[in-house]
Amino acid sequence: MRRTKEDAEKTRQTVLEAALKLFSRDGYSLTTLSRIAKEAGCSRGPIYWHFENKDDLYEAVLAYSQEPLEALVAECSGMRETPIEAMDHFIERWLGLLANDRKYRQSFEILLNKTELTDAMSRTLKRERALTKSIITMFRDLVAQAADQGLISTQEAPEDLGLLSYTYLMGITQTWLFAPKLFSLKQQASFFQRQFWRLLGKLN
Amino acid sequence: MRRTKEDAEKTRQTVLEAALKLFSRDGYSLTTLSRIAKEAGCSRGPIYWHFENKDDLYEAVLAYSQEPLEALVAECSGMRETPIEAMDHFIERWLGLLANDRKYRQSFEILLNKTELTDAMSRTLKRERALTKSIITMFRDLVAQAADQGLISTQEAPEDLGLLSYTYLMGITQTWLFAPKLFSLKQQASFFQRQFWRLLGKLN
DNA sequence: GGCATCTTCCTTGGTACGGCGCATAGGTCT
DNA sequence: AGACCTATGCGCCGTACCAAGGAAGATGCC
Repeated sequence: MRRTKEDAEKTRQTVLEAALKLFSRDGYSLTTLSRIAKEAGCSRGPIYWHFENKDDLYEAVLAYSQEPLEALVAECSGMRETPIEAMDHFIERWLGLLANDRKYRQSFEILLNKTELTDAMSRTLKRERALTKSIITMFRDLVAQAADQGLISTQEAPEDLGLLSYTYLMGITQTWLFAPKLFSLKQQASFFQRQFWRLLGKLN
Repeated sequence: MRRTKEDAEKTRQTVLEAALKLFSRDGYSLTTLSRIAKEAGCSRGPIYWHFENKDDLYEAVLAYSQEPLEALVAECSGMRETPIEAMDHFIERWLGLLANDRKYRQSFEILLNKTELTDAMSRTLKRERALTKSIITMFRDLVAQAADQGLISTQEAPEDLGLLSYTYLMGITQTWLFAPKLFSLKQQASFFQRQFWRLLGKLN
């Protein structure tokens, strides 16, 4: 039997990973705590020790799985060379992570396809909407800078273009996760990136 | 008490409408047959008479709520004046229906935010993916025609641009339904339409 | 350092609850 | 009368959550 703090933390992580796997595959409702426990190789007890209840666990899983995305936003908000490069990096990385990073993909999978966004999910909704806003704001600022520096040609407001950038990415993400066989994300990534710049009117 | 065929059909419709309302508001799992019955002003009996089970009812609700979308696709596939006008009409109508037509909005609401797309939903998934493909195909054909007629300027393949058109619309739809207060769809509709043509490289 | 005590972490039944689906019965139109 | 539609009650099942207990690290005291 385990007792050290490290072991406890390890158990917590195991439960988190197991829950992430099952939530993203089977959805919230169908995933029972028994199944999560079984997948994690423990009983239902530890789950209730580490988390308040099923909702709390779900919230923790989502926060955990979104770490890569939050890191990406922080990275690109903290500026690189030019705003163009920052955005380019963001797009490329977003699509790359989606295709290659399991955790990143699962976080979207859960949120887009495996959750019923009811009032009971208000805590989650609030978090996700805040994240959405932060991404849009990031784009808005980068677009504004790019326009100031004469790197893009457009008459539209940076606010609108920030929103547009986000919807553009989410559309690709949503469509691909909904029907992965519809197209190869890896093959089309550069196409989507190219068209993104067409949308923003990047000058060569 | 009702007995005529019309009355029975009316009951069926009432149940369908009630289920649509509750499914789109509370999600699949939280919505019980009792609640649907209550909303429809009848008991659970009629539901089991008209539908096999809960899944069957769900499927029927989705098919029912997507009638406007399917009509739109049929309308625009059957051509209008020019391919540009056809696509323009499609975009405008998609965004317009989303903002103004309750049934149309609810169908997306259910599918995007209120359903856990698990293996159990395979029937629904199949239907929706077929619908997705039909829309992409429609766009592909219209884009190809427009390119042939020299109405748009692009080096990209019609297949890719068809897919892109779809992801573009879905991104807006998904983002708005996820956070309706993020932006006003009615106000931004013309902006999104304008940018769509920028994406496809429409010539003036 | 060694012992007693506390705290942490986990296991295992048990319970209460609520949903689906069906069976049965009863009404009303043709 | 018979087909069609609707109401109601019950059985079965699965799930979240809780309670009591136990085992071993952590901690305080001498």
